[in-house]
Amino acid sequence: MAEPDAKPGQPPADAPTPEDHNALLAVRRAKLDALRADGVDPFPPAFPGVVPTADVRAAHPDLEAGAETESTYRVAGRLTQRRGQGKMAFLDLVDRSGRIQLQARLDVLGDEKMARLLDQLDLGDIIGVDGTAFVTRRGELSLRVDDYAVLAKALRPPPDAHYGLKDTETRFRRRELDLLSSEETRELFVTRAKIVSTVRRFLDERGFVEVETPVLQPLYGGAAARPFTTHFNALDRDFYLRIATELYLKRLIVGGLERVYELGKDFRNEGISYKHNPEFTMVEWYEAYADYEDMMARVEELLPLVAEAANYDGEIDFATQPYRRVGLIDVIQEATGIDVMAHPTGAQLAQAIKDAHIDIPTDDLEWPGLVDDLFSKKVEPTLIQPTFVVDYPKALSPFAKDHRDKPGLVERFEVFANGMEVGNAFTELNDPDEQRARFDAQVRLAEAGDEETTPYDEVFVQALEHGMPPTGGIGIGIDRLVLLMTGHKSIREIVLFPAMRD
RNA sequence: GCCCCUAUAGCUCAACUGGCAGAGCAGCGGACUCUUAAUCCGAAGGUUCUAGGUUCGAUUCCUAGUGGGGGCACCA
Repeated sequence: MAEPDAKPGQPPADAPTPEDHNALLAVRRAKLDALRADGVDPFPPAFPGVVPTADVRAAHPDLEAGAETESTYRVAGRLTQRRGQGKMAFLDLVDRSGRIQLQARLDVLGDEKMARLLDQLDLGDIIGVDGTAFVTRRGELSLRVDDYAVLAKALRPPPDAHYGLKDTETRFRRRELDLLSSEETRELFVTRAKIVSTVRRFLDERGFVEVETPVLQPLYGGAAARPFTTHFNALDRDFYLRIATELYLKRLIVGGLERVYELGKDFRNEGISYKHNPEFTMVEWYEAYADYEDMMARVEELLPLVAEAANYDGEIDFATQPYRRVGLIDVIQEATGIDVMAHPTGAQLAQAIKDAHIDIPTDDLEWPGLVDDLFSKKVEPTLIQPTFVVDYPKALSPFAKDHRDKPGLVERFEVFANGMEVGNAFTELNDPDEQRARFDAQVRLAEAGDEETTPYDEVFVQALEHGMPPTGGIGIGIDRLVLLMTGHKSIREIVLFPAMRD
């Protein structure tokens, strides 16, 4: 892409670029000037009373070919195709609800308006139309243009009407072009919105309070990840963009809100891949007097609703319940033959992995890392149908409560589908002394060189000292959920403007 | 951070072993009052991502850089 050089936030340098001389742009500029010379405002402020083109179709479901009506409609949208007939032309108008064919006739519009429509307007222009519904001889419901208005002149050509925009770089950098040329892309992001609103409605209907906690935090926490750092000038202090909402939300549970959720962006300063965007959307909710079993029940209730909202039609069965539940230790042993609890140190487990001839690197890894690797490389990809993997080793989970029956484990589950983690939940740790000990353990890991520990958060511990009821909590990655429900593989496809190098 | 692939007209893509860079669509001029990837005639349209190098000659080969894609590493 040869774009003019521009510093961020500043207009391009004023030197002419090759693009300035592009004949295609010059032609559109000339048409813009011609419109103005004719007294036509190419960018009028409004066009009231527009109805979706889908309404026109809905009102005339069964007209026969050649049928005429008296019904008039005001529609607006982008011109996408033109099939000229000299004194009569067909044009396609696309709005959010779909496409409708327009018929422009010299005998209806008269010389001036007909000429303006065909000569001064281009594909990509946005127009408003007052038209009369009829059905062509070939049977297509269309609007005969009685009058029209230029609503916005397009000074750059749209992507090819038939081939569309294929170049992935342009599709992601210039998502507006992807959207305007692809109904499929428009539908995808409408589906994403439906998924989000379904999650919100689900929680709202069950008495959860939607809250907003700080994105800019003096101390980050609630997950294992490197944060983005920024500087707060007024306080002359570095702040972090949140990596999770967990700790603030639990303080609200301490405060007595009992059921809270937050749906918003988290930021993790990590690599970009098909399943990771550095800023991503997460919903976390916390529920007093509940535990991780209750969270599983919530997930089993939510996923079918989301699948329905997204019109999911893939291989995964969200309806059949309960979902499979399997212990982390058990599922690793199933897949690899290794009982990780029987090899309680990093060295022992590394030896067991080598003895079993499993091809994952074991150098420089402590026990928790090895367990995580075994699971994520050997087990996770096999979890296609919805599965709760339950009861994690304590060392991997600084905010989860000790398992009521199984020593060394905590009450935690992650829910998987299509080989991908979708959510992570605990019976929340509410014993302040134990929480303090967990933080201390994290600090020791950090001192040993681990860059992704959770920093000690005394304010959070003191909040727990005021008493947090038994609480179940969960975080669900909205982007992962959208991938799952839409059948896409790459997070870049389902995020409007994915992170790109500048 | 490492490895592989990739960048050609507004869009989608060609170009053999190194020999004048092509097509479809869009755009431009023209014909056409029921087309729908409209059709027909005509004329245009290029810093082949950038900077070097090899060569009589580079879109093609080499080196470096930049963007993008994939993989690994990292990571949920």
